Amino acid sequence: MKLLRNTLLETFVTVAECGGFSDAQFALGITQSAISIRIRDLETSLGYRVCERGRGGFRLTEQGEIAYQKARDMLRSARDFDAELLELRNAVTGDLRIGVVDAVSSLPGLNLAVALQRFLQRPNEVRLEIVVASPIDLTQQLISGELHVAIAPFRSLSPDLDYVELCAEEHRLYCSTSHPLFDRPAEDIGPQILSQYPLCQRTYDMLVSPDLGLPEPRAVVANMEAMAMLIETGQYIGPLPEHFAKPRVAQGLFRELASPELCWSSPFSLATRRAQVHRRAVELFVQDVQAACAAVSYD
Amino acid sequence: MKLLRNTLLETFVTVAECGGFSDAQFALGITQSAISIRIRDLETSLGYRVCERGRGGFRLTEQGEIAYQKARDMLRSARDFDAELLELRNAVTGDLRIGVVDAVSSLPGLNLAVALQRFLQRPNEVRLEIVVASPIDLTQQLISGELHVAIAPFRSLSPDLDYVELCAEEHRLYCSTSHPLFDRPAEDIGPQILSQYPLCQRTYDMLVSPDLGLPEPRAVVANMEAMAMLIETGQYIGPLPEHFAKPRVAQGLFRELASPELCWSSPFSLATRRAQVHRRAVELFVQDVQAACAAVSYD
DNA sequence: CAATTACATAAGAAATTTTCATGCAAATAT
DNA sequence: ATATTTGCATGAAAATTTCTTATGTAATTG
Repeated sequence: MKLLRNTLLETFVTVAECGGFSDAQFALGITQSAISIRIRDLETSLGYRVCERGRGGFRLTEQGEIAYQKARDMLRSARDFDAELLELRNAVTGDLRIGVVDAVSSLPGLNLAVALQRFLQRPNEVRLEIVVASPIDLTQQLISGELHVAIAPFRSLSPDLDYVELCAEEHRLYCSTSHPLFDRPAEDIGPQILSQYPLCQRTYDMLVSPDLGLPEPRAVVANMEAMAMLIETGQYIGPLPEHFAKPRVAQGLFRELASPELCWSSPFSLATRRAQVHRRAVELFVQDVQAACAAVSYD
Repeated sequence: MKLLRNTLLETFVTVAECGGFSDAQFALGITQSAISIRIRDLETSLGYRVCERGRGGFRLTEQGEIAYQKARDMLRSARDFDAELLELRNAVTGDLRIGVVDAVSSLPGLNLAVALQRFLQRPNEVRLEIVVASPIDLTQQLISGELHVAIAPFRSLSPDLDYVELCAEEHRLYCSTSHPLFDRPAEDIGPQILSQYPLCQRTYDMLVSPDLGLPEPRAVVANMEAMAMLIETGQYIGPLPEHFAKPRVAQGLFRELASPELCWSSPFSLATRRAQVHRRAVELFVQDVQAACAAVSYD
């Protein structure tokens, strides 16, 4: 159940994350004195102090900070290594670290909940981990091995990754009730009018529709909720996925500023690190996501 | 002194390499029965048998074969990881795995012996490992982490590697005493004449001078000694580094078929995996190689 | 200034790992 | 065919390692 891995390093990482020995007791399931000894042994073999501790407070030393990051990364790949060996007995096990962009849960065409359900119904011993981040961060984390799969509208494709297109996400521009444009008749709405109002944009990939000559964005966000909040202020117009804005539109809070030039969609893909074979868990999850997408498109 | 690493895996790898438990006793420094227990424990936690053994002979199982390769790779990176943490205390330690092409020892302009001497004179606890392979293999091994640095005439550059040019290697075409061309006057030698004789070429990068319209090579080799042997038969003409052929020319065994079109040189570079920072040992060795090259060029 | 918190340390207890002795089965020698 | 040797497995005792308990110390807090 744990082939690679090393108690000293695991202790160190846990201690660093707990911010001290006493909290780490519970995380590690051993006594404080055992932790004290382990850290002492680690420091002895490393030849330097990894953390300052005591009643005065806890903090990693300069070297400890670097060691911590390296150790954390190494333990992660050690776990993946374990899983690789264990999966040779045809088990499905190990970590499955999934990354997605935010506001993905309501995206029609990608039923992630169903995909997860399918996956979890298989016999497996997998430990799931789901993180939310921007496409750019997700790409980085895939390459570094922090993630196994990621689902996002990837704008720039990395040569180190493999992509499978899943579905498309429809985008529109929106404003809120308190915005001057809210009550303007639909025929008035066009690029020229829009360009006179402050625009809120996404940081990560400038997902607004192909060059509308819209003004420099006055605000940028990395999250759909945050985008919605800024639009809600009435100070900004901003792009949102249609599925995400829908409830607010239905409530009469938002208005879609839809002229033909302001409708666009971005393709959602699933990305994995380029490799001959993936871990069984990864392989199966990818299948399940694709199956879930296919099921949706038949509806 | 060993942070990551795991006794079970190390035992397994050593046993696999020794081809049995009894030989591995000496390699591991423990008794045969301890090995037996360790392998049993490993198999218990993996859930499958890694090797068939007994008086009937030793061999890895199908799963064991895969596990062995993964484990070997993993232990290698575990050692590198150890070295990274240890080098935070300003030590120079760990493995330094160097790859070169063959016949590099006599290359003027690259005094590898001096570079190694410089490196070894520094205070360090490094374990050296030097392998000889073709530029293509070296590139692969750098990318996979099997090697830390490689020195070779790299023809195609990988985006995953960093290159530093060191010096150039002069090449000429040669034939031996028993070859029909050996006694032809120098003014007869030209591409037209040469193209009538079988040519021996290198497998790895077709290092012969830029397109001479020479005939399809009749023999290929991946090693300078082998090239020299084939030329020595008198059946082939073939390219060799000038410095390598020199002793044989001096002995009157080879003749240089040197017309202006048949002189060319290939740049020798040092390659490392692209990374922000390298291990201290790697960094220092690269410096030493460059210093050794610079020293030569002042002579 | 007492109480508390966070860690260090010593000694014994517990758990793990190794060795030693021996057993067994297959291959080889007689 | 039988004996011997080789390669590994196993049980029990020994050795080593690791943990817990109990206690100590220093810095902070009330």
